[in-house]
Amino acid sequence: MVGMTDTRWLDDEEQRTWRAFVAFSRLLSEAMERQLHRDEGLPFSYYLILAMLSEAPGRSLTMTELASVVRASPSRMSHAVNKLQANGWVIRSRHPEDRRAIIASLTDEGMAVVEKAAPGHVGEVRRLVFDRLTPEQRESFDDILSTLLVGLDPDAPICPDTPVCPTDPEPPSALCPDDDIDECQSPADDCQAPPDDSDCDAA
Amino acid sequence: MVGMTDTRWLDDEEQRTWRAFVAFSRLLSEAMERQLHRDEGLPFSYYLILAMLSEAPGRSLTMTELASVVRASPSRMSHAVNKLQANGWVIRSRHPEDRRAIIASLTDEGMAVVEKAAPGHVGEVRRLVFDRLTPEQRESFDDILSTLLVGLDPDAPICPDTPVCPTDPEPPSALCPDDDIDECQSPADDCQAPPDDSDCDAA
DNA sequence: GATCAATCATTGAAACTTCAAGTACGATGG
DNA sequence: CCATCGTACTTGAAGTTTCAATGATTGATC
Repeated sequence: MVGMTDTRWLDDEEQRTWRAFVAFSRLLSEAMERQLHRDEGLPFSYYLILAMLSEAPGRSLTMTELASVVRASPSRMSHAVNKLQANGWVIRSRHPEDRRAIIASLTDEGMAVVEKAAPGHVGEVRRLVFDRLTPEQRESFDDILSTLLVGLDPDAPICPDTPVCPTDPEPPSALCPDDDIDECQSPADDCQAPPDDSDCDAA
Repeated sequence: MVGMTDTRWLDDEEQRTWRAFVAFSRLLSEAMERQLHRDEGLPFSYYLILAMLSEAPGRSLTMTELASVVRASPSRMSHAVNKLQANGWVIRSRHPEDRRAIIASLTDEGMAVVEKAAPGHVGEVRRLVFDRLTPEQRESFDDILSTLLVGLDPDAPICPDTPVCPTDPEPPSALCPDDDIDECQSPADDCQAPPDDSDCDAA
């Protein structure tokens, strides 16, 4: 049997939902891109990289870690970091213990870019999404997304309610820039005793 | 005022939801792209164009209509149709009544491509999305998406069932010709009721 | 210790999208 | 009539992402 002729097509409701999602997804990401590009001349993907770096311990992550956190391919990450480095927002250095690895670190200039861009970005997210949802809807949304993510990202920590770091006094967020992060420009960083990874950013 | 210092940051729950959405959105669209590219060598955007055309009356839409339906920029549509036309899946002809407009029509070859690609695509959507949601979740999802779409797409019919041309006020009787630079193969399928358009190009 | 597979990362070409003009046609108003 | 503006569409260049190929290092095996 070469062809499966018994495709289970979407019923009307499913089709309606699917099309709404496709439309929503495109429109929202375009809105985000537009806002960031207009205000900061930055694509969303690049903002995301800077934001994730800004939250990382020592503002540094391995290229692979970075790719995993923003869910990009290694190639894409490499091209992107080339660009960000050319802008002076990120620097590369070699990992002291694994010489295959490269550590990308956010520079002060890069941090400044994130801090400048964050309010506008968050404002847009709030305006287009959270200001329009009731608390119940938000909760449902989260529930649905968690459910679906499991199927898409086998090895992704949804980190349900597990604190990211056992001793994390304040909500660390790229979206909420914090200025008392210790300046750890040296890529040779501490905190690598345990084999477990230190962060579980779900985005 | 130069700086808004009163940004309303996202709380933990909102941030969690937002990151889950970003992750989900990227992973799902990548999965779709991958499946279509692997099986049909077709980007999702291009599949979407073909699918929308296949449903349109006379398998034809104006470039502007097409752009509106798939929510793409005119430029993008133009480039995309160039490519699709080069593949022989779409042809352009001049609009008989508004000579600014160009009508894009799906060829038989293009229709074949859609019909071949649809089952795999729908299968993926079902596998990654609908098979994982309870009916209640699906309904909530739809509700949330509808809510959010309103804010994103003011002039967009959520189009539950709203065809672009409900009763086709003016059947393009003579799509053809303009002798200029146009070749008018034969998009002149008047066709009001294709055999059975019931196939769902879920997208 | 040499080998082989797997991991980490980069590169260039090709593909797709966006941006900034630019052309052509239609509608409006003097 | 014709000047002007708005709409419909296209194009080329620049930017981003993907794909395929490659180099370098580590870890496991014999």
